[in-house]
Formats: sequence, C-alpha cells, structure tokens
Amino acid sequence: MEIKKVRGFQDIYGKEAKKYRYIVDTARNIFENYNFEEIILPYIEDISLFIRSVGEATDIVQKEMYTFEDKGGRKVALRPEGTASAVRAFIENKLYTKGSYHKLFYEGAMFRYERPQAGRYRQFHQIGAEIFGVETPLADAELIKMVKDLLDRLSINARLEINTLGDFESRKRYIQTLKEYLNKTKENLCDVCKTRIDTNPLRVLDCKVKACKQSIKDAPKLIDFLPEESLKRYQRLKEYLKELKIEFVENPRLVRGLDYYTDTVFEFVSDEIGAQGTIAAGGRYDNLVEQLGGPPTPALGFAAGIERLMILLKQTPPEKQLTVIIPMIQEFEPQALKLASLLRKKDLRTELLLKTGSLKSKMKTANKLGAKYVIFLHEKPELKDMETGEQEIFQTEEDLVDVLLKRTTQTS
RNA sequence: GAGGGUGUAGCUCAGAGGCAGAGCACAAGGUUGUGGCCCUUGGGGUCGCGGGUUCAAGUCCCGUCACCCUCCCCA
Repeated sequence: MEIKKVRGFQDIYGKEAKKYRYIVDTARNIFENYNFEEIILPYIEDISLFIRSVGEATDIVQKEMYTFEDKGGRKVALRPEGTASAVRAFIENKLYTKGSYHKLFYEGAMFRYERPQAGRYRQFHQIGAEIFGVETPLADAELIKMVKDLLDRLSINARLEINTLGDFESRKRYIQTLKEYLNKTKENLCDVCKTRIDTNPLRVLDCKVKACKQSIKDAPKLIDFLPEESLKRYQRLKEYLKELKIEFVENPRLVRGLDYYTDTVFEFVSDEIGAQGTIAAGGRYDNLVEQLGGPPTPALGFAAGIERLMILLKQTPPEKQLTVIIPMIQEFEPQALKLASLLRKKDLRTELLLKTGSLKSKMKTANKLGAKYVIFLHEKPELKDMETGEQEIFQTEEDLVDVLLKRTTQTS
C-alpha cells in the first residue's frame, strides 16, 4: 500500500517552498530592522500551558489540540499557537530581570486538529512577534505598522480592522449582560447562534443571518462597558495610525477567539481568499504573563499565517541566474567538477549537468532547469547565453569566468 | 461535529453498457555534439478498493476508503 501524507498535512516544495522562504526571509528582515530578536520555541509544551492561556472553553482547547502522553507520562500538546509558548519562555527564562522590555519574534509550525480546507491545514505555519513589558499604545502602533510593512513589502492588500475589548472585568460584565439580552430574544436567532449564546456569545454579534442581525440591533454595546482608560488608549492608537497613514476600519464586532486578549485587537483581512480571509491578527494580553505565574507584565503580539500569505503572494520571489556546465566528453568531467566549485565559490548559482545522453537532450534539460548561461567544456571553454543564443569561445577558463562574473553581476 | 463534490497514464481531464483515450510531461529521432517553436515515433493503466447485476461494467447497483470544498471555529 502506498504511504501517503496524513490528512491535513502537506509537502511544500518547488515554487511553493520558494514563496514560503521568501515570506519568512522578508519578515525576518523587517522584524530585525524593528529590532526584534528571534526566539526559537519548542513545538511541544505541557497541555496546561494552553488550557490556562488560550482558554479552557475555546475550540482550540476543546477539540483542536494534538495531545498525547509521552513515555514519561507527561501530558503534552503540539503547540496550537505561538503566544503561549513565548509567554512561558519569557517567564521561565526570567527575561523580565534582564531589561526594561523585550521584543521577540518566532516562526514555525503550529498544529490544530480541524477539518482542513482552503488555506487551513492541521500543520500550518506562522510568523509572529511579541512585545513584553510595554504599556504605551505606542507599542500597539509600532506592531501594527510592522505587520503593515510586511504586507506592503509582499504587495499583499488587506483591510486592517481594529477594536478594543477593554479589561477582563468590564468584558465579563458585558458578556453577562449580552447573554441575558440574547436569551430574551433567543427565539429570533438562527440555530447556530442559539448555541453560541453559551459557547461564544460575542460571535452572535457578527452573524450574517438576517434574522440575527435584526434581533441584535439593540443589543448592549461593549463600548459602554469599557473603563475610561481603555477608551483613551484606543483613541491614542487611532491617532498614531492616522499619523502613520495606515488606513483602518473600526469593527466593534471584532472579537478574537482566544481568552487572553485585552484592550487592542486587530486583524488584517483579505477579500481575495474567501472564508479564510484573516491573514494576520493579534492584540494585547496585559494579564496573561501574570496569569501564567510571571510578574504583572503588559504585553502584546500578533501572528500571520504563512500559507495564507502564500496564496496572496503574486510576485515570484527573485532568483539568482543559473549557469549550467556541460562537459562535452568524459575526459572533461574532472575539469567540470573543478570549474563548478570555482563558480560556486564566486557565489554563482551553478549546475554541473548530471544528465547523460545526447547533447540535444542535455541542452533540453539545461533549458528546463532555467539556465541563463551554459558553459560547454571542450578544448576551449565556450559560453552560451541561452536568451540571445550567442556563443563565445575563450582561450582560457579564467577569461570565461571573468566575463561570466561581469555579466551576472550586471544583470542581478 | 454537519453538508456538498471528486476519484481513469507522472499531471490536467474526456469517456455514461461493447477494443482504455486526449493534451501536457518523459524518452528517442527529424538537425554529424546546441535548448525553446514545429513534426514523427515510443514507453507507460489494479479506471481508488470490495462486492453485486449482466453474455459483457470506468460506465448500472450496494458498501467502503481517500482527497477536495463549505459550515462551525480560526492564522
């Protein structure tokens, strides 16, 4: 029986792998310019880390985690998201003793056991960043700007939606009031929303069913429950965004799915990829560090779905021109090996053609490989430009290499 | 957890009871060392799997598996 990849998992290769690498490299470059430092986090954590951070009642914890017991009887999970691990690492390594605040980024696979569909896999990849120990909304603005820079650099259009959730207490009071309101009008809601009253009442506010929209028109509004301080901070953030000329829409129904968010939340949404349109999202989580056993530390972060960015990435990542070396007869193979190493040492992308057969079939292969230049090795080395078809014979290999170097640096 | 769709060559797919097909890809040649375009030739198949109906089943029936998509939820 043929062995196949497990449902929801994927091999990323060829053009897709290039896109993936391009996105990650671009993000890394931008994040480092913002002076974020990379943190490489484990893929496996104690289950309770996610239960305590993401939230006991969330779908992620209830049904989407890959959990198992290891041979030592530890109950562990493949990480479903990155923030929890970053917070754990921040506390465990006592980073709060090593500076006033910290800016970290990470990249890698996440795992959620869900029904796969377009833009959603059981193993997916995120690139994310977190800021620990900063209260000022200046940080919120910088974080959003950084994500925006990344999307701009990748020429990806997305709508920025923002909202504020306030602190835990006011949100709790609001949800309580909202539940009461929804229960009163329960009969008018769609079946899904009827269950949402208990599982995810805030989500009812974003239901697309007409009847629901109608019946929540007069629902209590979160903004009326928020403390003055939250409103002020939200106002400041909006000012900063305007100052940065970042367009945004306020979406009072924007609720992140995880329990730990407080105050600022934001999403970058694309309309081009259907249902899974959220390509990057994040927000503040001012209570989480303390909640997980660290000192009270305000914090915020975001994560972007690399697969979703890949769908939207239209431009083909820049590639180095390829030179293919073809030894004309076996006697020239040692020379070809040495020339190939030399070119690679000069930082040229070089293929020593390994295909056997007629010269015609070798040339076909060179063409398929996307060769810009071909070097024929016989008594005198010969350079061919595959675009123009021009060929030139050189007296020595050194002469050829000089010309080749000049041409490849000119054009790239 | 609920709904829909698709499984035939390496890939994209046509074939809807009667010889297993096309395009692309791969290989050789047309061109006496030279790619792309064109032409010729060639290799390639458990028609997802199991059963049933029939003289005869990719084709009809039952079952099953896999994948894709949608909802829920999310990156």
